[in-house]
Formats: sequence, C-alpha cells, structure tokens
Amino acid sequence: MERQTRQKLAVMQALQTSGRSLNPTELLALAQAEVPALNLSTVYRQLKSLQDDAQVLRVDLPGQPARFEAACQAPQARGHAHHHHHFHCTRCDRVFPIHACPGGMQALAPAGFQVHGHDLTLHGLCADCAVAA
Amino acid sequence: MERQTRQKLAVMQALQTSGRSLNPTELLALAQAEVPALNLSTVYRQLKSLQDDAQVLRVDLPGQPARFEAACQAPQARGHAHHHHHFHCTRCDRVFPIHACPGGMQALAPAGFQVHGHDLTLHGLCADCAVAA
DNA sequence: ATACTTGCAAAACATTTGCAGTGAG
DNA sequence: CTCACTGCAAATGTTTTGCAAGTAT
Repeated sequence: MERQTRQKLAVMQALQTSGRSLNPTELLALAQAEVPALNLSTVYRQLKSLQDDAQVLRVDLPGQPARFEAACQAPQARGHAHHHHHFHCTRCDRVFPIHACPGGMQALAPAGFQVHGHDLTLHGLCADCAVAA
Repeated sequence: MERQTRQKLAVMQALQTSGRSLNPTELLALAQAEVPALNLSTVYRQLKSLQDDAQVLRVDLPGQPARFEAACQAPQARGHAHHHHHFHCTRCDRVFPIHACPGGMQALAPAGFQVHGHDLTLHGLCADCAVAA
C-alpha cells in the first residue's frame, strides 16, 4: 500500500510548480522549501515511485544526467504518455517540450531492422536566449 | 607535442577492428590483447585525445553511458564529422550508424527558438535480432 | 635530457541500497 | 500497532585527477 507523505507531496509540487524538467539535485533544493530535512535518496525513491504511477516522466538527453518532469495532466489512452521530444537550450541549459515529430523513422533504418521507437533532441537557443544573444 | 605510444595504437586499433561503438570498459578488454597492462584511465585519456584529433567520435545515447567509435575514414570538409544518427538494438544492445536524417528540424521548434543541431536515436531490433525473434 | 604518458590510487559525480528509527493508515 | 517511508551512511558505477615513475622524441 502506497502512503501519502509530506516528502512525496513536496517533490510532486516542486515539479509541477517549476513547469520544466529538473535534475534530482535542483528538485531537492526546491522541495526543501517545503520539507527542509528532505534527503536526496528520498527524492530518487519518490521519483521512481512517481514514474510507476505515471505522474512523472524521466527525460534523458544524450550525455547528460537524467531530468524529470511532471506528466501531462490529460490522461492518455491505456496509460502511455503523450509522445513528445525535447529542446535543449545550450545557453541557459533549460529543457523545453516539443509536441511535434518528423515521423517516417522506419524508412531511415537499414533493411531488416525493426524500429520500435525513437528519441529526438533539438539543440540551440530558446526564445529568451535568442533575444539576449 | 603528441606522442605515438603502444597504448594509443592499441585503443585505436581495437576501435577500428571492432567496427562498432564500444564503451570504455569493452574497449579496455579488447585493447589489453595488445597491451595487457593497459589501464582504464589511459583508455579515457586516449579517447579524449583521439576525439580532439577527430579520429574518434563519442556516441551518447539517452540514459546510457558513453560509447566511442572510429571516425569515418573519408576526411570531411573543414574537419567536421559526417552528420549521422544511431540505431540501438534493445535485444543485443549493439549500436549501428544511420546515414540518413529526416530533416526539417527548425519547423518543429516553437517560434523564436533557434535550432543549431539535433540528436536522433532509433530503438528496436537489428536485422540479426529481428530474425532471431 | 625533456616533458608527455602511463599506472595506480584516490577523488568526483550520479545513483542505489542496507538499516534502524519514524510516522501514516 | 504495522509496515511503508525516511534519513543517514556506505556501496556502486562511470569518469576524472594527482602524482611519481616510465618512455618517446
């Protein structure tokens, strides 16, 4: 049986309030506003549990430590999350969701290969940083 | 001045002979056939040096430790490597190069964002594993 | 000879786990 | 009152670094 704790609440709220992908250390700092004694191990454990509940999504960008984001509110059919990609700003290091996909992935693979999924990450400047640069 | 050592030779040869992407530990095992006392630190140091020489490319798949591959022989104009992507077989865990690209990335980004590059990874079964499954 | 490289051990990160004490149901 | 959850410390896995000894040039 899964219990409702202050720690779990704090992690989920920090994720929802921020509105973007956070790494566990950033998340710890934010959630400690709510529960000062919160421990990094607990953040990791709650992230795992929240992923199982489909309340949190893990975001893995190539060559970077994992980040986590609050799952989209609208419940998708049969529990799988909305297919999306990410934009990584090389200047401010923030990550933004991209709700579009080029498609046609099977055509890129060599003959005989079966494509079951894909990950796409765009790199560049976000709107804020493009203005600042 | 950069020196020519048995260790550097062994790392480069292991990478070229294998013909695929290897992680530093796999690479160490292979290169130790040539230089038994070879140390993992040296593998990492040589990989860094070979990347600077553009003889080796780093392959970062989301959520996985880094792998490395021998750079394509044909020298590209102005020293930048041939743009390519990767296919990751979820059964045998091998990684294959994909020399195609869907393109049209700028169109996926929100207004005001500048796309400077992208990474694409396909997941599924390679030809060998598709037959076996 | 000079100074770049190596091997080893230890440090630096990211993440996980064992365990005894705490607290939600 | 129970048992899942927490905090802490220690372990794990990957990559980096300090340093004294080795070796290309």
